[in-house]
Amino acid sequence: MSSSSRGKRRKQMDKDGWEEWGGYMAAKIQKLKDQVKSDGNHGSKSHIFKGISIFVNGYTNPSAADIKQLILKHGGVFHHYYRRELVTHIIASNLPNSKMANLSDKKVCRPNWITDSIEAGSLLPYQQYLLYNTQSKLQPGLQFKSDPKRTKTPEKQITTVNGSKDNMVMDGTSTVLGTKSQGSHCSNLHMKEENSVQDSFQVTAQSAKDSDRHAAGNPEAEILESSTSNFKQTFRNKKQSPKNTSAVFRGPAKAGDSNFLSEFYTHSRLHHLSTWGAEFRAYVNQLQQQGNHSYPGRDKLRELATQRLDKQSDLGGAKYKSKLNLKKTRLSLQDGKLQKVIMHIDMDCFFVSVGIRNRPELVGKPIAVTHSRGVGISKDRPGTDLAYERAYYQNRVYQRKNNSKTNIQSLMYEDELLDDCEHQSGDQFEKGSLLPTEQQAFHSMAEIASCSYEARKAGVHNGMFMGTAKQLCPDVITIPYDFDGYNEVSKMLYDTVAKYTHDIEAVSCDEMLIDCTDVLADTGATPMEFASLLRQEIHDGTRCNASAGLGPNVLVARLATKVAKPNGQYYVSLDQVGEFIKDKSVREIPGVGYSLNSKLLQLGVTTCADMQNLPLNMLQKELGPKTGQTMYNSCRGIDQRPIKVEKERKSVSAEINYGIRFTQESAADRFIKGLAEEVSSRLERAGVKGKTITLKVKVRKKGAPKETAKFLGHGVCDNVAKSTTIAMATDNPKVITKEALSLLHVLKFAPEDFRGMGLQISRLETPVNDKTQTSTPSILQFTVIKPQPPQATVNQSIQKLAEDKNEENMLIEEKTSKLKLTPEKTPRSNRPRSDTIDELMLPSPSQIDKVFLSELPADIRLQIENALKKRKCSSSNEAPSIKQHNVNVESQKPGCSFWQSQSTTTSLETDQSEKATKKCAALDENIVALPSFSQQKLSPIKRPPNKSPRKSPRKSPGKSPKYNKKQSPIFKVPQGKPRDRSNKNLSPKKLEFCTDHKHNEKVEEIKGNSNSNKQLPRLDTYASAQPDPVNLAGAVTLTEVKTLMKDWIKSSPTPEEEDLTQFVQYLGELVLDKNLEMVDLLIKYLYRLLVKEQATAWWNGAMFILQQTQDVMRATHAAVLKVSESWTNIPQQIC
DNA sequence: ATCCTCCCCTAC
DNA sequence: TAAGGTAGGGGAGGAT
Ligand SMILES: Nc1ccn([C@H]2C[C@H](O)[C@@H](COP(=O)(O)OP(=O)(O)OP(=O)(O)O)O2)c(=O)n1
Ligand SMILES: [Mg+2]
Ligand SMILES: [Mg+2]
Repeated sequence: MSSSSRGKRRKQMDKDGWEEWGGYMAAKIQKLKDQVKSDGNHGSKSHIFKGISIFVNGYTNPSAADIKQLILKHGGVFHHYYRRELVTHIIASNLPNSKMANLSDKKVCRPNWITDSIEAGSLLPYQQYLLYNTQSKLQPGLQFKSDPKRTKTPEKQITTVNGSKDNMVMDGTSTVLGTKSQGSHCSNLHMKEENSVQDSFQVTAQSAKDSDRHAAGNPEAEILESSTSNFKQTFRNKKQSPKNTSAVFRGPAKAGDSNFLSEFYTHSRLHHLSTWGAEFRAYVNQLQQQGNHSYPGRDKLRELATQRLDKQSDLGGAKYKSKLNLKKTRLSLQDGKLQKVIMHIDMDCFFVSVGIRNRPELVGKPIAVTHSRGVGISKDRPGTDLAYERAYYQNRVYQRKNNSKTNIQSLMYEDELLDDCEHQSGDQFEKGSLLPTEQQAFHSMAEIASCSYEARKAGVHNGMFMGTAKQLCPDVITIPYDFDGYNEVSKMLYDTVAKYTHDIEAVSCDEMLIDCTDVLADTGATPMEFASLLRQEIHDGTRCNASAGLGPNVLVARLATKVAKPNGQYYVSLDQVGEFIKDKSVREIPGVGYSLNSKLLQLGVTTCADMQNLPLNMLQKELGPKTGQTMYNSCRGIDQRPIKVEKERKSVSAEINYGIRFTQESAADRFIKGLAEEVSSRLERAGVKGKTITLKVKVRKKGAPKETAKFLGHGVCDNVAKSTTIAMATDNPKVITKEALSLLHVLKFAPEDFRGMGLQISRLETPVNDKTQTSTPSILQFTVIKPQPPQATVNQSIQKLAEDKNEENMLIEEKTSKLKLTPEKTPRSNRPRSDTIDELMLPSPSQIDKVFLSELPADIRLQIENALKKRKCSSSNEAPSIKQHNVNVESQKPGCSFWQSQSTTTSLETDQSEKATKKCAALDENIVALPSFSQQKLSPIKRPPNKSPRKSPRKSPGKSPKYNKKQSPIFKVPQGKPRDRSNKNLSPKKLEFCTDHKHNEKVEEIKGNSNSNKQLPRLDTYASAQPDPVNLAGAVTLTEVKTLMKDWIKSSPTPEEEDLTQFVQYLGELVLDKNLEMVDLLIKYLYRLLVKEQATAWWNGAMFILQQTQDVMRATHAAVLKVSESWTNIPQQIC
């Protein structure tokens, strides 16, 4: 009964390369091809700026990117970095004196020199456009004012929903295409990455390109901006991939090579993406926790706002828009809290932007970042069956009738034929009608990580296969990955924003959400001003464009970003939401992917307006309660999710589903070992240990070709996962390896069928005082850099301490979290959400403003009003069961037979027992505790409303000591070490103690014990010092005991009599303790375990346990436990 | 009802 | 050639 072939949901697969490859997109190709051609070249070149080499400094209008376009188009040279010897003119609207000093001998002109010259059709004398005549500044402060014409914001439109595009100022992006020109039709410029050593596929000639590339990375280039980064170069050299970064020789690594793991990870974009995402979340978390919140950038914003106000009053509101701005400003000043503004910032085609930031000649061209050399030549590899795979994916895409049990394969071939017909007719393939295999020959299946907007016009998108992209856009230029560059730019991005606020949620390395409420209220700036400034500064620092979407909530902000891109910003105010959301496709809602979209389509829903017509109960019935509720709100532009503050980690994993080809089992075993080491080091870095180990494998689907269409890809697979939970949390690679191997071996798949493997560790615990601290703290990298302000406050010291150790010191954590709370700054963010829709939208009672309400669109207003009426204070949602469970668990490390084997080395960890103590009741088993102590249970579980503080659940150490004392007796298991101790049995005393609440102390005592002991023989040891709660080798809570039982039963085919005795004794103590519920639950669990594990040889032992326990019952209660009849059936069931 | 376990789904 | 990772939300269905 083990296997669980569950529902047949289709796998996901949306807009990835497989979709088009499957073929359905093929029909579009030709069309798009034509399209790109037409967009392609136009734009003749002029020579207005011949001989002129410019460098743009700072915030300008038009933006540097636009100026670049203009300059290049008109025969000039554009430098991304200032080089004294090459640059003839500097373009700027404003320059700080400090910079001015460095440029004293240069001609610094205002940007309108460029625009005016173009308009005039010839180069105008620069003298009249000098920014500074000699020394005196012509323009006072900020960029905005410096140029009269430019009152407008920098780039792109700033439209407001109603399309008042008229309001907008200029459209910088439009210039982009202008540069297109003939140049784009060149061949591939892709250069080889230095690392790719692959002997077998040596690429020829790339030396020339390399030099080209290196030249671009001139160190001097960064001179002007480097000073702004907090990240400094210190980090710069940080290694990219996890530990094993050796890697060098060896050809195409295959799983099995010792360095395969690191080789793969150093080239995996998705791995980098994930890793960086985690790092930035940690960084933001740290920013928020550290006491000092100085925001050096805000002065600039204030100045901006002030200037605007002055100007407005001077002009008496003559400027268009001024009224609006005035009003907004006033509101934000007066009721900052009321007007929540969320900004979503995302870098434009991130990998591409970084990749070409030093290669201006590539700007405006269709670019793609990919590992492919662009050729995509691959001979037919024997063993491939493209038709099979193509059909398989098409099947998924189209979601054919359920291919229930019918011969899937034939069905697929049928599809293949159909689709082939469709395609071929479309002639999308340059070679006329190609056979599948032939197509393949010209079809690189390397994925495109990111492509420029020019390429997107042709239909190319991120995740598409290079081969497909080539068909859509033959002129696409590929550039290699530059992981160091991405990381560098990301840091600059985060640093820049952090100068203004720490109310940030890190979404990924190129993207974040900012709660602007506080900054705007503090500075008086408008949302758009803030966005402009940020984007400009980001561009100044990175030479990459960022776009920003702003709105009253996260959902709207994200949707607005899509409108803003590329290189623009877009603000949707609350009263514009209804109109804005109406025509959006539901597929655009974050969280609506392929699957959910398909379900909605079946309900006849395509747009948000469509979905607004469906009642809540219907959505919930069709999609589930939560999802239904979310959709109901989302299609109305309602979204109450606060910016996420920090999430505690629930699992740590490492998996690789590429390049896995084993020929023998030993190779698979070795690979598992490598994964275990990898995941172990990640656990260590994160400062956590876990108890549940899950092995995930991909296995070639029966009937699927042995060689995959994608080189070394996983192809069509079945996913299999198997997990186990051990008694003690671990991060020991040996333990993980051992568990993983045993999981692997029970699966019994042929080694050559594996296509992917992964290990995930969950049920994490944070060791309190981990002495193993030598490990490196993860986040540190970030913090270290930050220069600590002189006034080192206590908090800072604490923080520092935390950095040194792992972030996890309990005390530290407690304190810092408190600090966080105090400043109500992000109040809403931590608030629990209510379940009902209506309630969700409410900002919070205090935030609701009547006047404001009245201005809302009717439907929204209604909802809010209704919600207000109904509002209860329920909460629920929030941390859906923060698993603090086992809190205490860790305690014991029994020294006995079975469990001891689990993790030998782990013994040390246990000492944390102290914490455990505090933990109080484990949530899981509420039952466990004696009635008298029941109160204790409360605390941990229901951590009220704001979970924020509790990052690390388990420890709740903070609690007052006294509190601890009481509890300690109950749960903790002192004996971690006890085993050694002499007395074997549970002493009657224990019982006594348990019953009486007083036992306390002990934390220390416990610790002491732990140290002392060490290994010892059997279970017997458990009891030890006196005041221990009833326990089984240290396990106290239901969960702990269950885990222990499971391990015990799995540890050996037959039970040891001594262990049986110990167990009986334990149950007997429980009986005496009057904890009959626990006894009952354990007996039931024992039964289920035996059935599940098919432990036939344990049946007698189990009966022995039951009978003995019943004897105790009879003696003490004159009654017996009521046991399911199923016990009598065990033998049969097991067999 | 609520919890737990095993996935699928989604995002970058 | 190519580098299809990773963590959390939440639904389905069974246990309690
Ligand atoms: N399937 C994907 C999607 C994204 N990425 C990487 C490359 C992207 O540059 C980066 C950021 O993802 P975005 O979704 O922000 O996409 P871009 O930044 O490339 O483009 P956009 O301008 O739409 O944000 O993540 C990737 O490797 N594979
Ligand atoms: Mg992006
Ligand atoms: Mg992004």
